[in-house]
Amino acid sequence: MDTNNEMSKIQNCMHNTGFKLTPQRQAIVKVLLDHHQEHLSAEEIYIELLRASFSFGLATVYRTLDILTDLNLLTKISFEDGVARYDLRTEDPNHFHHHLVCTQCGKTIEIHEDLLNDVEKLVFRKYHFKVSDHRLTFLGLCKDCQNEQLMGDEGHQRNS
Amino acid sequence: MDTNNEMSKIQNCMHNTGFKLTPQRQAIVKVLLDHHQEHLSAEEIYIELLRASFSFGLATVYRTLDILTDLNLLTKISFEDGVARYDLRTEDPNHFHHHLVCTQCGKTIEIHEDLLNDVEKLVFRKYHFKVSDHRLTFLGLCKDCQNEQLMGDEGHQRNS
DNA sequence: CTCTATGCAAAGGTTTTGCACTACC
DNA sequence: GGTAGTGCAAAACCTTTGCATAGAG
Repeated sequence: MDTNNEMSKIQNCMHNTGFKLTPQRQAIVKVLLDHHQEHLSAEEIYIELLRASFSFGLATVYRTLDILTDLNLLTKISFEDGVARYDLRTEDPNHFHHHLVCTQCGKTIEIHEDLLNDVEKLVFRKYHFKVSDHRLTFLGLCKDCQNEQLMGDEGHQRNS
Repeated sequence: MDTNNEMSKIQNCMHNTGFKLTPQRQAIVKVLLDHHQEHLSAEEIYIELLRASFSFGLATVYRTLDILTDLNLLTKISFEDGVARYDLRTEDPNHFHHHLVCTQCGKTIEIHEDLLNDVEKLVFRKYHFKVSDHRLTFLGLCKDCQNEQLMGDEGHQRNS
């Protein structure tokens, strides 16, 4: 991914909509870009910022994330653990991705292909609902945990 | 849906696993059954209970919901509004359902067919991830809001 | 009768808000 | 320089927990 390009795209978007480009906001966007594969929570972003030796308020992080979400540059997603996580909406808007969450070890795998084109067509035909975005999460067992389960059930699980 | 049958199924399951069948728990299960199409939050369940003139603690509601979730009788789902919602897992375990959330009027439509059988097979073949459950939410425009948008953009939206 | 479940209130964790201060444009 | 943005701390949420009491089995 072209980080610089994405960066200016986001900055332009903020600028055009009348938001100021403060160092804090730039730093937050940078963290989001640097970790665009993970799904950081506000707290995790905040910690990254402190590590990069910025002096920050957590409130600023939340406020900036809200702005980016309003501008449709960011997507707020919730798994079932009670913390909101955030995903940059870079690249083309059709490049969706989905999550595989392992119920054993808690690992989240992200898959980068759109599995739902056909399903969305069906939803439109059948329910006349015009899909603009989706959230798809599979829960189950990842490869490693399946292997561990096969190799012997007596003890050595890497579970939480 | 056969409410009485589901009720005894759930009660049996709780009983068999050593949980006591208190009036509170029965009342909570009843509310879940009566509203099995909606996705009530703990607070909403609590309000229903008060309305039915029970005197309750909210903590009991949370505790019971946790138990039912642990017993796999209930599924905890999170949309993006920061409250956990709950869905009874009645019927056969293959009978999944998905949500269509309208971004205009906020309405949630539930569709009761499994659209993902093929997708899950693919996920297993390609990622060796063994799916046991999924969460699928489509965001977009519902039929009504599409019509309103067509009929004229100057004003009369039923938006929130 | 015992041991689990309840209700209350207090604590915990995440997110939002009020307000004085700062700094971008 | 004026206005929007920041940081801090307090408040507002949702959820969990501790503890004394009540009640199911």
